[in-house]
Amino acid sequence: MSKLLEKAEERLRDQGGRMTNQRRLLFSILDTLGEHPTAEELLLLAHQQDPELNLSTVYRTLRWLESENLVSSRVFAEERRQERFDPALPTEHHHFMCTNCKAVIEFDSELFGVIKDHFQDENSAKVVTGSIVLYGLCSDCHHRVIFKGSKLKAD
Amino acid sequence: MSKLLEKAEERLRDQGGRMTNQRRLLFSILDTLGEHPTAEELLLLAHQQDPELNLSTVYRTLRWLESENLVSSRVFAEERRQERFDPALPTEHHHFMCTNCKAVIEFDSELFGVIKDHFQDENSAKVVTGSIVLYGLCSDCHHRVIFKGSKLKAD
DNA sequence: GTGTATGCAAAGTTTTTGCATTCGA
DNA sequence: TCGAATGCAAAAACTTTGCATACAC
Repeated sequence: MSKLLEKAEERLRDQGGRMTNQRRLLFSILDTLGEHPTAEELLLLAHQQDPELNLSTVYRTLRWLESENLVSSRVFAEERRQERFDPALPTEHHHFMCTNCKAVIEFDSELFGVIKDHFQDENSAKVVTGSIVLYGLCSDCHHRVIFKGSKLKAD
Repeated sequence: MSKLLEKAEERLRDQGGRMTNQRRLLFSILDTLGEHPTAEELLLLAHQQDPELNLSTVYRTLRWLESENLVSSRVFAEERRQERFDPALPTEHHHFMCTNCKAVIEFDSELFGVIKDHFQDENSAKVVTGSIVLYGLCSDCHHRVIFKGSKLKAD
């Protein structure tokens, strides 16, 4: 546990950066949160412990983590086009987002490598990275729809 | 050819909408352009023929096309997080973006269906849509790097 | 003590909206 | 004619930045 906090601490030490209370708080939230928060959502969570913490600190911290490859960001197909930050240490993985409740589920795929290789071969290109995004209804929302019968929309 | 222009014309007729010069121009650019322009890029192209055309008209037209499922939008991992609009009629397809020259290449994958099914089964979820995005160097940029020997960055 | 990080406010970017005017059917 | 679409300007939504202050080392 506390992988990100530890890693970040180490990186800070190496670069002569400083471990502030704000950073420690943000790191630990990201560490234990099994989600993909927007900057705003992260601020909200942080405010439970430090109501003074500022949005720009959140962004600066996230950008630093990004530059250290400890966090990555992506924009899902949501109404609000905010970046969502993924604290999973950079192992290759993919995402499913429930279009109803916005939950994000991560998953792995052995076939992804095959797809990359295939594209490379066909296009004599060099694929470096990439990922899959799926949209649909998560288990909960899907079953809620079924039980409600003919309703088109889960709630 | 002119698939999008025709389709859009039909939809407009059905809804009592109007085929203006601005719309005709934008439709035909999207129709023949084999790319994924941002709203701004589309405006620039349109300005070659109608310098009066306004950015809000571009957005309004793109949003209408989106609502008609004649265009879709996505945000790639670029410095500027602008939406890019994909005029491909809604057949399932995927994207590769060259991180050097920003070219977008579309591709199909038979394995994608397998991945979706697999995710559905494992999570008892309902997958509705989704896609793959790959990043790397396109053929041209890749080979330019090779020929330049040890240089890390293609230009 | 010194220089890094923070908070705040202002600015930057991208997209949307209100409204008077224009224009297609 | 008359209602839908446009242009313009202003606002909204999201993110970044400058600067004075605070604080970690």
